[in-house]
Amino acid sequence: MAQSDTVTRILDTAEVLFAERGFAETSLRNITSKARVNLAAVNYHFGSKKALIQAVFSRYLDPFTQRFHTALDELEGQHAGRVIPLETLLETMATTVLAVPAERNSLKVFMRLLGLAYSQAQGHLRRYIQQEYGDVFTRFTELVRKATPDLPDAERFWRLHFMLGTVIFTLSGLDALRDIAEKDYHEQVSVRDLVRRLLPVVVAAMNAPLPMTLEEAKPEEGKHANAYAS
Amino acid sequence: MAQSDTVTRILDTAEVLFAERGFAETSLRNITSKARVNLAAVNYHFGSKKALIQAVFSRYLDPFTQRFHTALDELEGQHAGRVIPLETLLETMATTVLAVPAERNSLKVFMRLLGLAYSQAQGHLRRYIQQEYGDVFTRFTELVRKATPDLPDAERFWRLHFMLGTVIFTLSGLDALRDIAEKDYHEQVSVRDLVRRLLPVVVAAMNAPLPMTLEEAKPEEGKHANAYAS
DNA sequence: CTATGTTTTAAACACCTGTTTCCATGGAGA
DNA sequence: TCTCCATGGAAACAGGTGTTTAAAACATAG
Repeated sequence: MAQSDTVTRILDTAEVLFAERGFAETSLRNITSKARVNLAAVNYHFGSKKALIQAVFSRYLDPFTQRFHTALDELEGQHAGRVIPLETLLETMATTVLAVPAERNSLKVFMRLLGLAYSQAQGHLRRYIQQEYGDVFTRFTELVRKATPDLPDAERFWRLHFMLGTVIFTLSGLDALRDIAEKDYHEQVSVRDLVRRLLPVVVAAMNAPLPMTLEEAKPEEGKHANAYAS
Repeated sequence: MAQSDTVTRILDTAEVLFAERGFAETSLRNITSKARVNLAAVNYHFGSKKALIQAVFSRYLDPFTQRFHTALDELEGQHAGRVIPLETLLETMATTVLAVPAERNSLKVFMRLLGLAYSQAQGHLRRYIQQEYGDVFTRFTELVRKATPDLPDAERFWRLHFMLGTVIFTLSGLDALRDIAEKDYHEQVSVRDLVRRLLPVVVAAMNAPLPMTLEEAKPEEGKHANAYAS
């Protein structure tokens, strides 16, 4: 047992606490006391708090990127050079995302962490992710590019991040939203249910007509007439 | 000068620093030293750091709700009972949102706080906002309901929050996204620019086709069935 | 069993946090 | 002029932070 359960106990506890309260608001003493582990264990096994945060991320992203790569392999094999439809791409991604956390409540945690990584201003975490796991994302966006040939590159970039925001916000704030939804509509929603609802919305958002250019916007409020549609 | 400029200097500085680094990462000493104000001034004028955060929040939200109400008044006057198109509603909201911060970067702060309010697990911040400023939101969603009569209530609820996620994520993580965008596309984007890009996407997302019901989805993916449909 | 390297432990480190205290200041009202 | 009272300011407070130290406990190989 070289990799004693101390390490995994720290990771398990840290990921829950980080997601609940954020990185800065979670102290090492919070983590180690809840994990029933000595305080120094974090610095001994991980080196620093920053490294611990990255380790928590890796534990999610490593399996995810692996699965996602093979899923894309399969997809490319099936379509043999032909363009893969956007909806298929998104569906594959959703399936892969859902496949990783499996039994734990970790999807929420992961999304929360991802959201935190993006809103961290100095962004060392974001850069780490981009640098470490940028390949799958690049591969995916390249496929999306082929699936949406009429979209300018910059526009596609922003729309992909709009949708990233949708997913991260929805899944990371799931409890809060579920609270409101159940109170107002007496409806119980599962994560799978939400993903089912998300898919057509995201597809439609990606295929939305292009925005007015600034020149077009000038002459009063002409309807947004632009010749791109699904 | 009962309300000396000490108060506004603190608010101005706090709002900038909060936006740059987040709330937990910004200390009172950061704020007071940059504002050239005594450390104790924050606790003297606001009572606590938490109260300062709420004050920053109110300074944005109070004028916003006020303007938004009058903007909706105008809109309802113009349309005299007829249904207001969804795009017009969203455009009005966007305009109002952009009108408040004017030159300051307080929009980012506001969005970040809003995101925090939703992602806070226990959600007392969310309830505070909903309780304090829920009226405008209720009024707005009612108008959206009239503008999208074919959408089931629950579906509209979720889609509105999907779009809330898009906006919050994009605008609160603006710096991070701008970083990536400028590096990859050498394109400099302003907030106005982003909103222009957001509008057609949000409209399309709201008008997306309804998702498959679980029965329709079954043939292929009949596992983990969860017995709730729209 | 001894020696070796790894892991755990408690304590201390130096620093930063939000908040409070106590006193000085300065202007308004009587 | 004297009092009053809201503000400004320096210092201290109690407690929390990540990290490091050095000794102890443990496991494993010779």
